Amino acid sequence: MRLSQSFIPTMRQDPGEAEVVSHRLMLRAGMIRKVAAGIYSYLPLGLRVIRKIESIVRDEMNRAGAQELLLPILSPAELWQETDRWDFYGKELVRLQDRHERDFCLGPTHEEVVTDLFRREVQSYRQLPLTLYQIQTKFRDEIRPRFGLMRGREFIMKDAYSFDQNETDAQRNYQRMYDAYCRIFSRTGLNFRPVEADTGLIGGISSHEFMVLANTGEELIVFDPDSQYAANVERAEVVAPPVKEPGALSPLEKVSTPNAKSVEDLCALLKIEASLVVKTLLYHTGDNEITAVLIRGDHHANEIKIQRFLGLHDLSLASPELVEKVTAAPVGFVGPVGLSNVRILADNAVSALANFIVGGNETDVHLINVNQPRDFAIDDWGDFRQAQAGDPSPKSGAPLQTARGIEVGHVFMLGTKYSEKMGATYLDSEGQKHHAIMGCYGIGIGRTAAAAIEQNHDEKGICWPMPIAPFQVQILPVTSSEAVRLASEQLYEELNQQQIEVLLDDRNERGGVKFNDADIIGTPFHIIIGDKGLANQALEIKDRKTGEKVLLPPNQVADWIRKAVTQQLHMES
RNA sequence: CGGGGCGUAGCGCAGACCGGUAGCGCACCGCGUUCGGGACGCGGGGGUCGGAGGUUCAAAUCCUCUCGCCCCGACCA
Repeated sequence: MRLSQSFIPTMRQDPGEAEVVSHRLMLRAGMIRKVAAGIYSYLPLGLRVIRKIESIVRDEMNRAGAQELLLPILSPAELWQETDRWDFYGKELVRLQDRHERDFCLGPTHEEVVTDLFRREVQSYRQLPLTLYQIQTKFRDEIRPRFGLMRGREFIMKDAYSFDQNETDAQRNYQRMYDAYCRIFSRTGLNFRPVEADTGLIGGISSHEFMVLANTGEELIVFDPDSQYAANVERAEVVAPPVKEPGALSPLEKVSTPNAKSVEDLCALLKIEASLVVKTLLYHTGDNEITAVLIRGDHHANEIKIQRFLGLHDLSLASPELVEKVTAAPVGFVGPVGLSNVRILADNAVSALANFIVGGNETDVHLINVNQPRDFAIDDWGDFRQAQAGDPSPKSGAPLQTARGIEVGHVFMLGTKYSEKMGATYLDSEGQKHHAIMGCYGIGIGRTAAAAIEQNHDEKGICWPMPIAPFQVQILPVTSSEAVRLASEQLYEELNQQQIEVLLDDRNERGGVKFNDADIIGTPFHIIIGDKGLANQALEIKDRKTGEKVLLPPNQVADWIRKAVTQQLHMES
């Protein structure tokens, strides 16, 4: 492709609208342009990257035995009402009506639509297992779209759905997809990690997320370097501490703590460690009903775990008004002692504490030397906090480490959640009816591109891994002589003939402009052609990522490039 | 939705407090000189100042209301 004839509008300056690296570089490299918040046009360069990722995904899906199809983006409300997700999905579902005022939505995911297809077309165990996938634009009216393609309201996703006869087959299918995902992200050249995850709105039994490791990632994961264990902090199990021998219990005391509304304030005031404090979080769990959750002061509550324990799918902290109404104490001074008519849950870590500190249920008062069950009773114990660095690994006991990641893929074992609600059944060899066991598997295509940039860039621009680079080589004629032009054209021809994806910067620009644009775009190899090099019979090949330079006679360049490109294409796979 | 910020030429910004009819850099068009890391000279084009209403002789500037966008928190590929 010739740059002079390409629509690759690079930007000299950083756009004001983008702060995150991948977003900024995608705009600057002329890959994408914004149409509205969270909605982007893919320009030719961006689309080339998207297509490359898609083709790796397609290849591995096919290899894993999945079949590609294409479901509609628009789907009728009735299907969503069958599974209750019409209501459950809430505002994130983009809804619209047709001219007859019938309700529709733009698909945010397609469990309902495939399950409907399945129940109409599949009757026999002989038709199983079945795995279907598609690569399609999805719509989710995100609360806050951000970071360019990282979290859009409209985005391209690969979604796959598996149907099996029994747990064993389903588990095997799940594993096949898991393995395919590992190959996909290895092949794209990304540094990633599969982690145990929460199932969220999709629901189901078990799930793993595929995280691209990057400091800018929105997700926090914990992992154990000694075993394979890794999990999203939302999900990570915290092992209960060993039971502690009760030591000498000091008598309960009231202390004055003016304005100490937070654990921090309190620790500063009393000159104590946060691990000696127990905070009492009050959650709104019903009409005028609150549930107290006790968490050690230096720990973070994990609302997903609490939610799951309580069997709720929505959880929020009680409003200050409700807190005062129920406990008679203002927010900041709530404690479990004397708290009546409130269910009290406590995180396991609290069981190892003695003589701790809690709110006094009175303005500017805390209680010290508190002990349970002496001073108050706990209704239920459980794992209610977020795992953090240093916690023992549930697998090996070794201290966990934390890392940030970008979630690019997610696999779920759904079980019969959808097949039961929608009546997706098959007959076994005995003529017995069973619900199909399902799995679903997503990959954010645009997000993978963004994650690749987060992981592969420097101060000058993108450094694409070869398998997903929009072009493999860029030719930069840096002086304007006829000899340079001819040599560039000749090499361009030669590389094209060898099926190398080459971008020729034949614009009438000075060398500096071309160098900078090539660096932003991030083509893995740059071939620099100038009068000086021609005179010495030595063209310069620069590796974008390492900056290493190779000097070669013009007639050896094409061959060298072909070998280098081939090698980098296969290195990761 | 809560908190913070921003809408002025294609992009990045100034002008606003203190009303007087819009400016800078880059980009763009023409000619010439240049040409290995974002050249230079001369000439040129381009803006209902996000929108609506109000105050005023006069509004980018003051007031009210709106719309859009970005960043921080609760959702997710």
